[in-house]
Amino acid sequence: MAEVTRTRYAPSPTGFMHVGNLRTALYEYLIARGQDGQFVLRIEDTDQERLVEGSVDAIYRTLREVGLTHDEGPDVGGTYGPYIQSERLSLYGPHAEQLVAAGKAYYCFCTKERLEKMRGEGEDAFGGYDRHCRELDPEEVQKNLAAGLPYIIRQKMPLEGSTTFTDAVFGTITVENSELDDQILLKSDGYPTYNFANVVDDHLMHITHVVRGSEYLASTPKYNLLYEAFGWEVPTYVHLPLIMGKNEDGSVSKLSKRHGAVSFEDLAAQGYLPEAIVNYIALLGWCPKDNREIFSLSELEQVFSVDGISKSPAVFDFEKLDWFNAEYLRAMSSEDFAAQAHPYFEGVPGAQAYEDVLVRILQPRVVKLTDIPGIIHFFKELPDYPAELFVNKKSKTNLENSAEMLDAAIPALESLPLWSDTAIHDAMMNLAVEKGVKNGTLLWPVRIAASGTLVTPGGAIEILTLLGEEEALRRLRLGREKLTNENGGQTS
RNA sequence: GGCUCGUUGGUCAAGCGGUUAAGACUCCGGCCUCUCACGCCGGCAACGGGGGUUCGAUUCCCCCACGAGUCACCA
Repeated sequence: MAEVTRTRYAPSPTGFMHVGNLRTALYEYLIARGQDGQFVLRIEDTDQERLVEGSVDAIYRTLREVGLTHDEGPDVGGTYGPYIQSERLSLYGPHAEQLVAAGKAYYCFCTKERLEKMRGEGEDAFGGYDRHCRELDPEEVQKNLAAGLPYIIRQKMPLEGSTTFTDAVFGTITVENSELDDQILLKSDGYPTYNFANVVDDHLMHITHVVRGSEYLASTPKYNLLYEAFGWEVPTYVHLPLIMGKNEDGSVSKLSKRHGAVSFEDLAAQGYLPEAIVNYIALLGWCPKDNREIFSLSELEQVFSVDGISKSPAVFDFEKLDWFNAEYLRAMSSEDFAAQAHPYFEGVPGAQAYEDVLVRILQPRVVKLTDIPGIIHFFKELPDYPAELFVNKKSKTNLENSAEMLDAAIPALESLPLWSDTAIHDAMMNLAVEKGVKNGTLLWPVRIAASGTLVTPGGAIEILTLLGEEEALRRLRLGREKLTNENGGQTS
């Protein structure tokens, strides 16, 4: 059978793009691309009450930013459109009526109040529909219809037996039909339910692989019974393990807003790169044959396969995401890094003249670009620091020799013909030799005076370079003064 | 509560009857080094429990425990 693989991403526009949805879209895209198939975008906006303004745009934007291009969709068209369910409304009614005519579905006039009462309350809200209208007298149905009573259409589920299906990930699953409710196909407002529209559209759009979260596993038999009622071919199911979030109390549950930043936009706003996000979530629930970890999207297209998808839920781990992001940042060319980081260099004295130095010290230590302002703040402003910072055992520095080193370093730097990192470097190295001390003994106090900070990105020489001659020397003299005051006013 | 699914280190996970049970993140050492970081080297840490099947179970079967999902005129 030379059937073309077709997958679809079918989000409902009710907010930003959750990473769980993004991963589903990613896998759908990869399955399609891996088999020269097509990836379709369909907007499922059948719930008029939950629509959120702008969320369709957010979906387009996110897909574009991560590189998941769809072959068909509301914005690009295609032969099976329209691709927005609210524009396909005329399709669902007749399909539902068709099942009624075939005796596989029926009109239900039960009120919401009656249904709610049946369902129960609180802990016991599990009551299903009692099938009150399933065998209504045809005459009564006509009478109700004529009277204009609001109605919904429900599917008649088999009362006995069981339904079995095979999932590409979870294997064979069987559910007793008696567990299945007579599901609603058409709501009283004339809109289809998700389940119904989903099945009708997937069939009409020739979707071959239905990829979705495992929360749908238990309800899949209902879908199959629908396909069966229509006499349609059942698609291949690929259910994905859930992405979990860690709760305050240490327990885990399906990742949601209360776990913090979980939409693509949230993560991007926090400074995570789209490529890093995609790479990380690709590995949440899927593992390649060779255990490799770093993949570009096009590499994923080559190696992704359904049999590497795992069944158990995966906990979203920000620490691992951090690592991926840092890896991507480090792997960039220094030009790309500079371009991306540039906006964050605001306020660093030598940023214009010595951007290469800044990039060199930042690129290996930045986890997220948004970390940059905090890391380089001391360049903009010398912090008020205690003289004790000059004391360092490993560098063999103390208050006395630090003063001595600064006394030697300041004139050496003052006499430099050119303020550049190599010039400063050579001068300092020579000076250390001249003074007969190890590099650290000289450079530790210089770095402390220049930065006022115990731990800094980059070393003394880089910091001096970036500060520029005037500011660098000002800070060194300030540091020297601090040491004088600390030593009870005695000058050497 | 019924049903469905799951259970290898703190996290992601490899494994698909015989292994010293990989690897990655985190954490901890060491090296490198002007601090930190990067990099390199090394280390801590796991098969939920009980029955079977088998010469042999992390791997297959059953039971239990635990976890998750789901039971809407939401998707």
